[in-house]
Amino acid sequence: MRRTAATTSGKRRMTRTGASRQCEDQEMPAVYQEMLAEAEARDPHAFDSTRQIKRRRVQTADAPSRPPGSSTNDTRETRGEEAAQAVQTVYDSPSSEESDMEWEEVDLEQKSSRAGVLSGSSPAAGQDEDSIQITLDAPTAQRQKTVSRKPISNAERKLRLDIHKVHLLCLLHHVQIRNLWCNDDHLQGFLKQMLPRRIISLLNPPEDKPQHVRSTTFVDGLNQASEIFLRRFRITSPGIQRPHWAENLEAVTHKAESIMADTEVFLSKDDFLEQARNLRGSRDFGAQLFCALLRSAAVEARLVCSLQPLPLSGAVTDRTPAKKSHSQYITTSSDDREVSTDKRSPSDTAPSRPRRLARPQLVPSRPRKVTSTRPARRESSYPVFWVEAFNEMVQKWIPVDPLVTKSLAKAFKFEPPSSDPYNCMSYVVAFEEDASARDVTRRYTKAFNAKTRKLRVETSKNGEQWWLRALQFYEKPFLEDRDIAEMSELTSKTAAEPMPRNIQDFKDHPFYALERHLRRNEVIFPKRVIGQVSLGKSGSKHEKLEPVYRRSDVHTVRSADKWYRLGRDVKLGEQPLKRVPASGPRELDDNGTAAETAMYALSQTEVYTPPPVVNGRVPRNGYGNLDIYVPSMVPPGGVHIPHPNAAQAARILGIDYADAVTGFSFKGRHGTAVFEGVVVAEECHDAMREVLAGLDDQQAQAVSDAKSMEMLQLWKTFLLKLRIAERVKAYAIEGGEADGEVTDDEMAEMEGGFLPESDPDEGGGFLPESD
DNA sequence: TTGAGAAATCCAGCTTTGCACGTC
DNA sequence: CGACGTGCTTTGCTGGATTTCTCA
Repeated sequence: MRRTAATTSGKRRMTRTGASRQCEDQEMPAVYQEMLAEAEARDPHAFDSTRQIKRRRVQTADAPSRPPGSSTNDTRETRGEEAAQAVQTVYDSPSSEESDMEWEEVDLEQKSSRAGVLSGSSPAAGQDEDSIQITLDAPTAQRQKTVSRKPISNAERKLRLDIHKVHLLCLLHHVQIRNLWCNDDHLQGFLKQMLPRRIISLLNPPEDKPQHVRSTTFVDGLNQASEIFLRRFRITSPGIQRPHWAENLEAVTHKAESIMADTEVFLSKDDFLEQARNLRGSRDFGAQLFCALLRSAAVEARLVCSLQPLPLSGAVTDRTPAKKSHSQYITTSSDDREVSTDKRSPSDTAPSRPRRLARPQLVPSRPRKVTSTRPARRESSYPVFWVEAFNEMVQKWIPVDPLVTKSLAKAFKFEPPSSDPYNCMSYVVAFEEDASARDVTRRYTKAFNAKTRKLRVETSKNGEQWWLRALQFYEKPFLEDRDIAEMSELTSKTAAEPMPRNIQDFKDHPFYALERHLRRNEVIFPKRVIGQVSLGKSGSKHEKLEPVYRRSDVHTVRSADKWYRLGRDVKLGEQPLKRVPASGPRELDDNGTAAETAMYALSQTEVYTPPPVVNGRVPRNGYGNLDIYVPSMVPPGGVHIPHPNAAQAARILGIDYADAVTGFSFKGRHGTAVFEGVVVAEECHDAMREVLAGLDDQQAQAVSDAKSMEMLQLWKTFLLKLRIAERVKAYAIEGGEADGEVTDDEMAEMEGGFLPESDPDEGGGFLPESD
């Protein structure tokens, strides 16, 4: 049998190595033995052909399930299973050739023989199992790798963006509420007792002193107020923390539970005020009280919050492992096969899993639960809430954080490193006493353009508008000088941001661009190098310098065809800025070079002017119609009438017209032109309008006529039926008593039986006969 | 520890002026 | 026999984005 296979299915055989052909019988066992020995888990020459790859894949896929079978302690069962699997394998490969069938048989036999070898030759079944399980590691590891690499789907990405936005809005409102609570008179009155009169006077320096003296006095006052507050306020519960995406509902609930276990919740202003009297709570609460404290001393104070919304993307690291471990445990207990999966998983996935689990998602929650007795929970060493006090003397807002960083006027101390699992700075919003708010992120971030911006909605489509609109709600009715000054300060700070020193920060950077990040349809022109970025370790032999360009010199380019679709024409004599390999079937020219498409920038094009309408003659393209992709493509002296009856009207008028192609539909394999009305000479516009009105009237009339006809038909049917019924009734009376009884009873039924038949369709068939 | 680069994977965008066949 | 209507080849392919892993 095997021999036959070898000779007949020559093709298949060819692909195999000669050696493998010779020892076909022993091949499988040999391979398996090798595998068992864990020497060459995936011996390449064992299955070496393109076709075989398919088969191998099947087998490897099956493989993991097989060893578990053997681990059921029943070798006979194992064999049966293998046989079944062999058949499967067979089934898979024959798709290509019939001779494969023979092949399969070979396979089968080999496998069963191998099974025999396994059960017979291997002395200890347990050993066998072990070794088999080990061999399986390789494929499984691969499979799991692929699974874990699965990127999030587009739908989920959209969902995340939406949730991110909603979360932002909620957080904004949350801070606003707290900000307004800080204005409470009772609260301020209570807090004010904390401040000695001396400090209050420091915070409000006399106006007759020189400016710089007043300024230092004010700062001194802030300093002392912070110290006092720090001494009085006790941090007893956690504040807001950076959130992460959870994989499933279970994780969410779990997390929610653990958060709610020790989080401070103020359901109302009264709660808030009451807790304020204790002077204890979260660091966030502390910052809010400090804000109220400063306001009580007539200091203009802003409540500042680094909003912690759910991130736009990422966090897959702490999602997949959780899921995987979960599912694995389930399968483990459920089925023999998975037993091996289970045994396997500790060996190869476990090392990485705990590490991942220890990442953001679970760590904050687990310890929280466990440590409910001991408040050793971890929190970021950077605040989420702090205060900005307005130094009138220098017209500047001074950041003050009495509790966490214990800093004053040190804006650079607030940004946590991106690796901080508990705090991420992406939006910093400052709320003033008058309930207005401003985005002051730029004051606190070191690399807004290069890094922070990528965490914000600005990276999404129309994200910038969205954020501006969201903040518009909190905008002041009119801006004061100091607001303008602050805005320009923030802008200039961003503009002064140094050039990134690594490649990835250049990606999507608003000011700089690298050639390597250009899209297919982008080009840098003119090529003005404005800097260099070093690749590789500085000083190492691999170090290379890559030129940096302005983002404003990056242009979108299109092919002449594409520009034509937009109603633009490449100017005469313009040379393409770029050439890209043509899309579609990759065919080589006679020269052996792939076809290329020339690309032009917007500035190289002008609005396309079609040939004009002359003497009522409308110009046409090669297809006998006219391209009107944009309104500007209507020829001079012509007019586009996008009416479905326009062609008919033009024919009635006997004037020249051209069908207008406005686009293409791609329902079929080939795009088909979409026609929308016609183009006629301008002078015929009025006539066309009249004719079209007439046609519309006619159409309306026709519709109404059809309706009347339908009504009349219905009446006709109805009358006819009445007549039939009458006739039948007459027969019944003539026919005597018995008939009469029947008639009365069955009349209804008869009619009942008639009616469905005479319903719309069939009634039509019935009537002509009766006529 | 950080970042560059490779690999794996999915998705969006591009395609861009029919045709065969059946019925009336 | 011709006009007309309907349904299907539906394609793929590729670039870009994202994520993870490895290595320097």
